[in-house]
Amino acid sequence: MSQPDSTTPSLTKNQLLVLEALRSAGQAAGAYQLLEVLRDKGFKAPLQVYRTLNQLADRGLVHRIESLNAWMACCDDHHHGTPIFAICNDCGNVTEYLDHSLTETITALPTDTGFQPDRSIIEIYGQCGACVASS
Amino acid sequence: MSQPDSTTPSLTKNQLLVLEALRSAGQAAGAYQLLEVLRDKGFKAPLQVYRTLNQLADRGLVHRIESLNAWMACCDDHHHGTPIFAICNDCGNVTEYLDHSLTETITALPTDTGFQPDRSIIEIYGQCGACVASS
DNA sequence: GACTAAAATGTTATATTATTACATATACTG
DNA sequence: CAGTATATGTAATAATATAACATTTTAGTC
Repeated sequence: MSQPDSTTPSLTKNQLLVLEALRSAGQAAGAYQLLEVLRDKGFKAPLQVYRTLNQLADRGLVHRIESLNAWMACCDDHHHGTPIFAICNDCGNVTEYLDHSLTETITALPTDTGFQPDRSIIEIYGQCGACVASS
Repeated sequence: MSQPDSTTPSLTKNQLLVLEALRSAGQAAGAYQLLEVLRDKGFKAPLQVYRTLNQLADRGLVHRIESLNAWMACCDDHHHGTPIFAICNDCGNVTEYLDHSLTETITALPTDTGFQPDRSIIEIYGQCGACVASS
């Protein structure tokens, strides 16, 4: 079995299953929610899901939404920079954005105190376009 | 018992106890951690802590750090705008910042899609000044 | 192919965080 | 003081996440 390219080894069976399940969900999903879906595929314990999600997150293929305790498939493979999530108060829909300049602004923020930023979490709550329109 | 002023009714007994415990901690603290401290004061169940923390958060006197499942006393009473937290990877220290222009930038971000932002969560991980100096 | 090391996986138990449901008490308003 | 809203107490349980340990698979090397 060959690999896509020299820098990205192919995904393992579980990684493919979890990624596929998350993409099928089309939205942010919780670990136990994914576990239910994946029982058909032989998954039996939460740890199988958590482990795999963390592996995928390390590769940047999924993101964790901290304020929702949920996970979401990345909008494009292998991007860099901080993802920004817009979360609708009404329908719960989550949309991922990438804004390089904002990422830089935030990263530069606390440096006057000697703080060396590394990664950041940005989650914006509000009303999504569709819900604004229908209210 | 009188009130501080017409817009801010005085805090209840539990609210004072939890706020004091959190301020004494001097850092972000978990709900169960606060419960242990507050057992001396008659607290017996997690819900007493969670309820009170949520009341205090509604008043803006404490903030929840989503990525830590922890709570922190607000750096000043009654400010407005989005708090930004800088969290040290090494020592775990959390510092609250307020940056009005950044708050505006973020709030303005996803508007091209019709998204109407409301509140946002910004948590920056990195190495704090003290830990940079000693490493 | 056989050997090895590293990574991934399976499984059980348990830890940690948070809420539901319902009873009681206290404080505010007319 | 009666009525209402808010705060509180308490028990049970739900939801989220990890520790510990055994086993299997994979990838690389001889």
